[in-house]
Amino acid sequence: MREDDPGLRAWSHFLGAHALALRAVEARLKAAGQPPLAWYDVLLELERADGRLRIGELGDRLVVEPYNMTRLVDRLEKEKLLRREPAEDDARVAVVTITDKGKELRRSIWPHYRRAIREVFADAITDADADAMVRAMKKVIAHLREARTDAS
Amino acid sequence: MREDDPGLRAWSHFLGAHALALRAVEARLKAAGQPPLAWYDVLLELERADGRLRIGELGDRLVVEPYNMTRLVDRLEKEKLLRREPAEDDARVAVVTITDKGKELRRSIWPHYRRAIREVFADAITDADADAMVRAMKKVIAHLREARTDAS
DNA sequence: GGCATATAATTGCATTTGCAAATAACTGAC
DNA sequence: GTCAGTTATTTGCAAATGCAATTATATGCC
Repeated sequence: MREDDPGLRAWSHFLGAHALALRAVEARLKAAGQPPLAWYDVLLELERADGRLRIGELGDRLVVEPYNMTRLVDRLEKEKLLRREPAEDDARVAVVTITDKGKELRRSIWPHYRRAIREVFADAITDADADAMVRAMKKVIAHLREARTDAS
Repeated sequence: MREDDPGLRAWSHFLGAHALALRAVEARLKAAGQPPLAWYDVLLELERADGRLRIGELGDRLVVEPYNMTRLVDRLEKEKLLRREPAEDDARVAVVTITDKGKELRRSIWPHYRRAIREVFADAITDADADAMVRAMKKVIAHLREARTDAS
Protein backbone atom coordinates (compact mmCIF):
# COMPACT_ATOMS: atom_id res chain seq x y z
CA MET A 1 0.00 0.00 0.00
CA ARG A 2 2.80 2.45 0.88
CA GLU A 3 4.39 3.81 -2.25
CA ASP A 4 8.10 3.36 -2.87
CA ASP A 5 8.57 5.02 -6.23
CA PRO A 6 10.47 8.25 -5.40
CA GLY A 7 8.29 10.36 -7.70
CA LEU A 8 5.07 9.14 -6.16
CA ARG A 9 6.42 9.50 -2.65
CA ALA A 10 7.47 13.05 -3.43
CA TRP A 11 3.99 13.82 -4.75
CA SER A 12 2.22 12.71 -1.61
CA HIS A 13 4.56 14.64 0.67
CA PHE A 14 4.23 17.61 -1.64
CA LEU A 15 0.46 17.65 -1.25
CA GLY A 16 0.58 17.07 2.48
CA ALA A 17 3.11 19.82 3.13
CA HIS A 18 1.22 22.21 0.91
CA ALA A 19 -2.10 21.67 2.64
CA LEU A 20 -0.62 22.14 6.11
CA ALA A 21 1.55 25.09 5.20
CA LEU A 22 -1.09 26.98 3.27
CA ARG A 23 -3.64 26.54 5.99
CA ALA A 24 -1.15 27.84 8.56
CA VAL A 25 -0.14 30.84 6.45
CA GLU A 26 -3.73 31.83 5.71
CA ALA A 27 -4.60 31.48 9.37
CA ARG A 28 -1.74 33.82 10.33
CA LEU A 29 -2.75 36.39 7.75
CA LYS A 30 -6.31 36.33 8.97
CA ALA A 31 -5.22 36.58 12.59
CA ALA A 32 -3.26 39.69 11.62
CA GLY A 33 -6.36 41.18 9.99
CA GLN A 34 -4.94 40.87 6.48
CA PRO A 35 -6.81 40.01 3.28
CA PRO A 36 -6.57 36.56 1.66
CA LEU A 37 -3.43 35.50 -0.13
CA ALA A 38 -5.12 35.69 -3.52
CA TRP A 39 -5.39 39.46 -3.17
CA TYR A 40 -1.71 39.77 -2.47
CA ASP A 41 -0.89 37.63 -5.47
CA VAL A 42 -2.91 39.81 -7.81
CA LEU A 43 -1.41 43.02 -6.51
CA LEU A 44 2.13 41.68 -6.64
CA GLU A 45 1.74 40.38 -10.17
CA LEU A 46 0.40 43.74 -11.25
CA GLU A 47 3.30 45.61 -9.71
CA ARG A 48 5.76 43.26 -11.35
CA ALA A 49 4.14 44.06 -14.68
CA ASP A 50 4.46 47.80 -14.09
CA GLY A 51 0.90 48.10 -12.94
CA ARG A 52 -1.03 47.04 -16.03
CA LEU A 53 -2.07 43.58 -17.26
CA ARG A 54 -4.93 42.02 -19.15
CA ILE A 55 -7.28 39.92 -17.10
CA GLY A 56 -6.45 36.79 -19.05
CA GLU A 57 -2.72 37.30 -18.67
CA LEU A 58 -3.18 37.78 -14.94
CA GLY A 59 -5.12 34.53 -14.79
CA ASP A 60 -2.41 32.67 -16.69
CA ARG A 61 0.33 33.94 -14.42
CA LEU A 62 -1.57 33.24 -11.22
CA VAL A 63 -2.99 29.91 -12.37
CA VAL A 64 -6.56 31.09 -11.93
CA GLU A 65 -9.33 30.13 -14.34
CA PRO A 66 -10.70 33.01 -16.43
CA TYR A 67 -14.12 33.02 -14.78
CA ASN A 68 -12.53 33.11 -11.36
CA MET A 69 -10.15 35.83 -12.45
CA THR A 70 -13.08 37.97 -13.56
CA ARG A 71 -14.61 37.67 -10.15
CA LEU A 72 -11.39 38.17 -8.23
CA VAL A 73 -10.89 41.36 -10.20
CA ASP A 74 -14.48 42.33 -9.37
CA ARG A 75 -13.73 42.07 -5.67
CA LEU A 76 -10.49 44.04 -5.79
CA GLU A 77 -12.06 46.65 -8.01
CA LYS A 78 -14.89 47.11 -5.53
CA GLU A 79 -12.22 47.90 -2.94
CA LYS A 80 -10.58 50.35 -5.36
CA LEU A 81 -7.33 48.38 -5.27
CA LEU A 82 -7.32 48.27 -9.05
CA ARG A 83 -9.27 49.57 -12.03
CA ARG A 84 -10.60 47.91 -15.17
CA GLU A 85 -10.00 49.72 -18.46
CA PRO A 86 -10.79 48.72 -22.03
CA ALA A 87 -7.74 47.86 -24.14
CA GLU A 88 -7.08 50.31 -26.97
CA ASP A 89 -6.33 47.78 -29.66
CA ASP A 90 -8.83 45.02 -28.82
CA ALA A 91 -12.31 45.72 -27.54
CA ARG A 92 -12.73 42.24 -26.10
CA VAL A 93 -9.91 42.78 -23.68
CA ALA A 94 -10.05 44.36 -20.24
CA VAL A 95 -6.80 45.74 -18.88
CA VAL A 96 -6.40 46.02 -15.16
CA THR A 97 -4.43 48.84 -13.55
CA ILE A 98 -3.27 48.86 -9.96
CA THR A 99 -4.18 51.94 -7.92
CA ASP A 100 -2.07 53.71 -5.32
CA LYS A 101 -4.30 52.19 -2.71
CA GLY A 102 -3.55 48.77 -4.19
CA LYS A 103 0.19 49.37 -4.10
CA GLU A 104 0.00 50.53 -0.54
CA LEU A 105 -2.06 47.56 0.57
CA ARG A 106 0.39 45.17 -1.03
CA ARG A 107 3.27 46.79 0.77
CA SER A 108 1.44 46.68 4.07
CA ILE A 109 0.58 42.99 3.71
CA TRP A 110 4.10 41.89 2.89
CA PRO A 111 5.66 41.98 6.38
CA HIS A 112 2.86 39.82 7.72
CA TYR A 113 3.10 37.44 4.81
CA ARG A 114 6.88 37.22 5.02
CA ARG A 115 6.78 36.46 8.71
CA ALA A 116 4.16 33.78 8.13
CA ILE A 117 6.22 32.13 5.39
CA ARG A 118 9.25 32.08 7.63
CA GLU A 119 7.46 30.67 10.64
CA VAL A 120 5.47 28.11 8.75
CA PHE A 121 7.84 27.03 6.04
CA ALA A 122 11.24 28.60 5.68
CA ASP A 123 12.36 28.11 9.27
CA ALA A 124 11.71 24.39 8.99
CA ILE A 125 14.22 23.78 6.18
CA THR A 126 17.85 24.56 5.42
CA ASP A 127 18.96 26.86 2.62
CA ALA A 128 20.23 23.79 0.80
CA ASP A 129 16.78 22.20 1.07
CA ALA A 130 15.29 25.41 -0.26
CA ASP A 131 17.65 25.52 -3.21
CA ALA A 132 16.95 21.89 -4.03
CA MET A 133 13.23 22.57 -3.91
CA VAL A 134 13.56 25.54 -6.22
CA ARG A 135 15.42 23.39 -8.73
CA ALA A 136 12.80 20.66 -8.63
CA MET A 137 9.83 23.02 -8.65
CA LYS A 138 11.25 24.91 -11.61
CA LYS A 139 11.40 21.67 -13.58
CA VAL A 140 7.79 20.90 -12.79
CA ILE A 141 6.68 24.41 -13.68
CA ALA A 142 8.61 24.39 -16.96
CA HIS A 143 7.18 20.97 -17.78
CA LEU A 144 3.62 22.16 -17.28
CA ARG A 145 4.01 25.62 -18.78
CA GLU A 146 5.42 24.26 -22.01
CA ALA A 147 2.81 21.51 -22.24
CA ARG A 148 0.23 24.29 -22.10
CA THR A 149 1.78 26.05 -25.11
CA ASP A 150 2.16 23.11 -27.50
CA ALA A 151 -1.06 22.91 -29.48
CA SER A 152 -0.52 19.35 -30.76
CA MET B 1 10.95 43.20 -5.78
CA ARG B 2 12.28 39.74 -6.67
CA GLU B 3 13.05 37.76 -3.57
CA ASP B 4 16.50 36.38 -2.97
CA ASP B 5 16.15 34.67 0.40
CA PRO B 6 16.26 30.94 -0.43
CA GLY B 7 13.35 30.12 1.87
CA LEU B 8 11.10 32.75 0.33
CA ARG B 9 12.09 31.79 -3.19
CA ALA B 10 11.33 28.17 -2.41
CA TRP B 11 7.92 29.15 -1.07
CA SER B 12 6.88 30.99 -4.20
CA HIS B 13 8.00 28.17 -6.48
CA PHE B 14 6.29 25.72 -4.18
CA LEU B 15 2.96 27.50 -4.56
CA GLY B 16 3.34 27.95 -8.28
CA ALA B 17 4.22 24.33 -8.95
CA HIS B 18 1.42 23.13 -6.71
CA ALA B 19 -1.23 25.21 -8.43
CA LEU B 20 -0.16 24.09 -11.91
CA ALA B 21 0.32 20.44 -11.01
CA LEU B 22 -2.87 20.05 -9.06
CA ARG B 23 -4.92 21.66 -11.79
CA ALA B 24 -3.37 19.33 -14.35
CA VAL B 25 -3.91 16.21 -12.26
CA GLU B 26 -7.52 17.06 -11.49
CA ALA B 27 -8.15 17.78 -15.15
CA ARG B 28 -6.76 14.38 -16.11
CA LEU B 29 -8.86 12.59 -13.53
CA LYS B 30 -11.95 14.35 -14.74
CA ALA B 31 -11.14 13.60 -18.35
CA ALA B 32 -10.90 9.93 -17.39
CA GLY B 33 -14.32 10.10 -15.76
CA GLN B 34 -12.91 9.71 -12.26
CA PRO B 35 -14.13 11.38 -9.06
CA PRO B 36 -12.26 14.28 -7.46
CA LEU B 37 -8.99 13.70 -5.65
CA ALA B 38 -10.55 14.34 -2.26
CA TRP B 39 -12.61 11.18 -2.60
CA TYR B 40 -9.54 9.12 -3.32
CA ASP B 41 -7.77 10.60 -0.32
CA VAL B 42 -10.59 9.66 2.03
CA LEU B 43 -10.82 6.13 0.74
CA LEU B 44 -7.07 5.59 0.86
CA GLU B 45 -6.79 6.92 4.39
CA LEU B 46 -9.58 4.62 5.48
CA GLU B 47 -7.94 1.60 3.93
CA ARG B 48 -4.65 2.48 5.56
CA ALA B 49 -6.45 2.56 8.91
CA ASP B 50 -7.97 -0.88 8.32
CA GLY B 51 -11.24 0.58 7.18
CA ARG B 52 -12.42 2.46 10.27
CA LEU B 53 -11.66 5.97 11.48
CA ARG B 54 -13.41 8.73 13.37
CA ILE B 55 -14.45 11.71 11.32
CA GLY B 56 -12.21 14.03 13.27
CA GLU B 57 -9.18 11.79 12.88
CA LEU B 58 -9.83 11.59 9.16
CA GLY B 59 -9.97 15.37 8.99
CA ASP B 60 -6.69 15.69 10.89
CA ARG B 61 -4.91 13.28 8.62
CA LEU B 62 -6.25 14.79 5.43
CA VAL B 63 -5.88 18.40 6.58
CA VAL B 64 -9.58 19.08 6.13
CA GLU B 65 -11.55 21.25 8.55
CA PRO B 66 -14.12 19.40 10.62
CA TYR B 67 -17.14 21.04 8.98
CA ASN B 68 -15.78 20.17 5.57
CA MET B 69 -14.99 16.65 6.67
CA THR B 70 -18.59 16.21 7.78
CA ARG B 71 -19.80 17.18 4.37
CA LEU B 72 -17.22 15.20 2.45
CA VAL B 73 -18.32 12.14 4.43
CA ASP B 74 -21.93 13.05 3.60
CA ARG B 75 -21.17 12.89 -0.10
CA LEU B 76 -19.27 9.62 0.02
CA GLU B 77 -21.90 8.09 2.26
CA LYS B 78 -24.62 9.04 -0.21
CA GLU B 79 -22.68 7.05 -2.82
CA LYS B 80 -22.39 4.12 -0.40
CA LEU B 81 -18.60 4.28 -0.49
CA LEU B 82 -18.53 4.39 3.30
CA ARG B 83 -20.89 4.21 6.28
CA ARG B 84 -21.23 6.30 9.42
CA GLU B 85 -21.56 4.44 12.70
CA PRO B 86 -21.78 5.69 16.26
CA ALA B 87 -18.68 4.95 18.36
CA GLU B 88 -19.29 2.50 21.18
CA ASP B 89 -17.39 4.34 23.86
CA ASP B 90 -18.23 7.97 23.05
CA ALA B 91 -21.62 9.03 21.76
CA ARG B 92 -20.31 12.29 20.32
CA VAL B 93 -18.09 10.46 17.89
CA ALA B 94 -19.00 9.17 14.46
CA VAL B 95 -16.85 6.38 13.10
CA VAL B 96 -16.62 5.93 9.39
CA THR B 97 -16.27 2.50 7.78
CA ILE B 98 -15.26 1.92 4.20
CA THR B 99 -17.54 -0.34 2.17
CA ASP B 100 -16.56 -2.92 -0.43
CA LYS B 101 -17.78 -0.50 -3.04
CA GLY B 102 -15.47 2.13 -1.58
CA LYS B 103 -12.49 -0.21 -1.68
CA GLU B 104 -13.23 -1.12 -5.21
CA LEU B 105 -13.60 2.46 -6.33
CA ARG B 106 -10.29 3.38 -4.74
CA ARG B 107 -8.54 0.56 -6.56
CA SER B 108 -10.09 1.55 -9.85
CA ILE B 109 -9.08 5.19 -9.49
CA TRP B 110 -5.46 4.49 -8.68
CA PRO B 111 -4.16 3.64 -12.17
CA HIS B 112 -5.58 6.90 -13.51
CA TYR B 113 -4.24 8.87 -10.61
CA ARG B 114 -0.81 7.24 -10.81
CA ARG B 115 -0.53 7.95 -14.50
CA ALA B 116 -1.55 11.57 -13.92
CA ILE B 117 1.05 12.04 -11.18
CA ARG B 118 3.72 10.61 -13.44
CA GLU B 119 2.82 12.71 -16.45
CA VAL B 120 2.31 15.92 -14.55
CA PHE B 121 4.91 15.73 -11.85
CA ALA B 122 7.14 12.72 -11.50
CA ASP B 123 8.35 12.62 -15.11
CA ALA B 124 9.57 16.20 -14.81
CA ILE B 125 12.07 15.53 -12.03
CA THR B 126 14.88 13.10 -11.27
CA ASP B 127 14.78 10.54 -8.48
CA ALA B 128 17.37 12.63 -6.66
CA ASP B 129 15.09 15.67 -6.91
CA ALA B 130 12.25 13.57 -5.59
CA ASP B 131 14.29 12.34 -2.64
CA ALA B 132 15.43 15.86 -1.83
CA MET B 133 11.83 17.03 -1.93
CA VAL B 134 10.70 14.28 0.38
CA ARG B 135 13.39 15.27 2.88
CA ALA B 136 12.38 18.94 2.79
CA MET B 137 8.64 18.28 2.83
CA LYS B 138 9.00 15.94 5.79
CA LYS B 139 10.69 18.70 7.74
CA VAL B 140 7.87 21.11 6.96
CA ILE B 141 5.24 18.57 7.87
CA ALA B 142 6.95 17.65 11.13
CA HIS B 143 7.33 21.33 11.96
CA LEU B 144 3.63 21.99 11.47
CA ARG B 145 2.33 18.78 12.98
CA GLU B 146 4.23 19.28 16.21
CA ALA B 147 3.27 22.95 16.42
CA ARG B 148 -0.33 21.76 16.32
CA THR B 149 0.20 19.47 19.34
CA ASP B 150 2.01 21.82 21.71
CA ALA B 151 -0.68 23.58 23.69
CA SER B 152 1.56 26.40 24.97
C1' DG C 1 -17.09 42.69 -47.85
C1' DG C 2 -19.44 38.48 -45.61
C1' DC C 3 -19.41 34.46 -43.05
C1' DA C 4 -17.49 30.61 -40.19
C1' DT C 5 -14.49 30.08 -36.51
C1' DA C 6 -11.72 31.45 -32.61
C1' DT C 7 -10.81 34.29 -28.50
C1' DA C 8 -11.64 37.41 -24.07
C1' DA C 9 -14.46 38.19 -20.70
C1' DT C 10 -18.58 37.59 -18.32
C1' DT C 11 -22.82 35.40 -16.23
C1' DG C 12 -26.42 31.94 -14.20
C1' DC C 13 -26.69 28.14 -11.70
C1' DA C 14 -25.05 24.25 -8.92
C1' DT C 15 -21.50 22.70 -5.81
C1' DT C 16 -18.14 23.47 -2.37
C1' DT C 17 -15.97 26.08 1.23
C1' DG C 18 -15.58 29.21 5.33
C1' DC C 19 -17.39 31.10 9.50
C1' DA C 20 -20.09 31.33 13.46
C1' DA C 21 -23.36 29.18 16.04
C1' DA C 22 -25.88 25.12 17.59
C1' DT C 23 -26.25 20.47 19.41
C1' DA C 24 -24.90 16.76 22.00
C1' DA C 25 -22.06 14.36 25.02
C1' DC C 26 -17.94 13.94 27.83
C1' DT C 27 -14.73 15.44 31.96
C1' DG C 28 -13.30 17.16 36.11
C1' DA C 29 -14.01 19.88 40.33
C1' DC C 30 -16.82 20.34 43.97
C1' DG D 1 -24.68 13.95 41.50
C1' DT D 2 -24.39 18.80 39.47
C1' DC D 3 -22.42 22.33 37.03
C1' DA D 4 -18.77 24.70 34.25
C1' DG D 5 -15.97 23.97 30.74
C1' DT D 6 -14.30 21.18 26.83
C1' DT D 7 -14.70 18.26 22.69
C1' DA D 8 -16.94 16.02 18.36
C1' DT D 9 -19.88 16.81 15.00
C1' DT D 10 -23.27 19.17 12.57
C1' DT D 11 -25.86 23.12 10.44
C1' DG D 12 -27.40 27.86 8.43
C1' DC D 13 -25.91 31.28 5.86
C1' DA D 14 -22.53 33.89 3.12
C1' DA D 15 -18.69 33.73 -0.02
C1' DA D 16 -15.96 31.45 -3.46
C1' DT D 17 -15.46 28.02 -7.17
C1' DG D 18 -16.56 25.03 -11.23
C1' DC D 19 -19.19 24.34 -15.38
C1' DA D 20 -21.78 25.40 -19.29
C1' DA D 21 -23.51 28.86 -21.70
C1' DT D 22 -23.60 33.84 -23.48
C1' DT D 23 -21.88 38.16 -25.24
C1' DA D 24 -18.98 40.80 -27.84
C1' DT D 25 -15.25 41.19 -30.76
C1' DA D 26 -11.52 39.74 -33.79
C1' DT D 27 -9.47 36.88 -37.64
C1' DG D 28 -8.95 34.31 -41.72
C1' DC D 29 -10.87 32.40 -45.91
C1' DC D 30 -13.74 32.79 -49.88
